[in-house]
Amino acid sequence: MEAQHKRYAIGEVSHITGVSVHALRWFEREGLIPIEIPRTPGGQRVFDEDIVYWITLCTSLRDTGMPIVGIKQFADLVAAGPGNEAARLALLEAHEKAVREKIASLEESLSTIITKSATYRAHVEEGTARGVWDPVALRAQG
Amino acid sequence: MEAQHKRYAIGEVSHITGVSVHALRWFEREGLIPIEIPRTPGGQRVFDEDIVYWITLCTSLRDTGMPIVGIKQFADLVAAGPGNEAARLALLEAHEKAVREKIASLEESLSTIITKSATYRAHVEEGTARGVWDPVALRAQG
DNA sequence: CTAGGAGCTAGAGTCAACTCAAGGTCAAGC
DNA sequence: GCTTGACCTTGAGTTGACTCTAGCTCCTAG
Repeated sequence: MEAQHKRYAIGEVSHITGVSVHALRWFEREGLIPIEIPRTPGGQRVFDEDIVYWITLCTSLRDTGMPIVGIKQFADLVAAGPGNEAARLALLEAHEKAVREKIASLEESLSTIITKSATYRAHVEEGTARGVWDPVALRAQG
Repeated sequence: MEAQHKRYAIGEVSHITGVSVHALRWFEREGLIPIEIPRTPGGQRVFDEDIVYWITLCTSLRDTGMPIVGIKQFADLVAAGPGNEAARLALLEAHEKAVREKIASLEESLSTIITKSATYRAHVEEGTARGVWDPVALRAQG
């Protein structure tokens, strides 16, 4: 009893991963997929679960702000075969750090925005105008 | 005793806000600044603390992913003068929600990445290979 | 066996958000 | 009053990441 590996056409993979068909082909052209995607005799791509998982991982990297060249570096390490796992780990850990920093920075920017909207909320709910930006007043100052 | 308002040249504003001089001029051209920036008789821009604060707020919005057109909408409301504070508040609150969702989504993607790097860490530290991607094995499957 | 939706390639086009270039002008210190 | 670094405008160029086009071929359901 051999393990059956499910195969997917590009449209299915697009549906599963949320990556457009065009983008999937472009990912391959750019070297983001560490193996050559197998083809049918007619030339159509055949994806398996491992490639789909890889693409999912790529989208996590991409969605967290890793540039395509960064993903390509990772793909190149994987394509080079076993032996460089420490380098792959270093790359992922560096990115993890970058993502945590990005989240922290988003939270900081968010608090600036919250401060401002609190001012507006006070104005709208209570009718006060303190701290609310008024371009006319500003022009008068200038 | 009148309040003194500090004035800044564009280079200082760039230094304070981290926005390049080119970008500051471009912000103005795109209508992101709700007032006309005052000029010296010679035509050079003179920024005051309110404009600097506005630019800071803009960068918080931009850094949290608000597109320039969104910031322009906000600037247009402010430029229209008092009376539309509820609309400004709605815009900010919608963006706050979007940022919180973005943070949540980043955290989800981060956990996918952490799962993968944990696999590599186990491999690197313990010498196991379970779950580690190997393009040769994949090719053999194909 | 055929219709038509899904796939194929190579290369051009798009979009946001700057960034730079050319060819000047302004202003603060010596 | 001159030098020099900062500033000015308009418009073109860049970058990253797709997205679309043209003109095909494939393949599966009826």
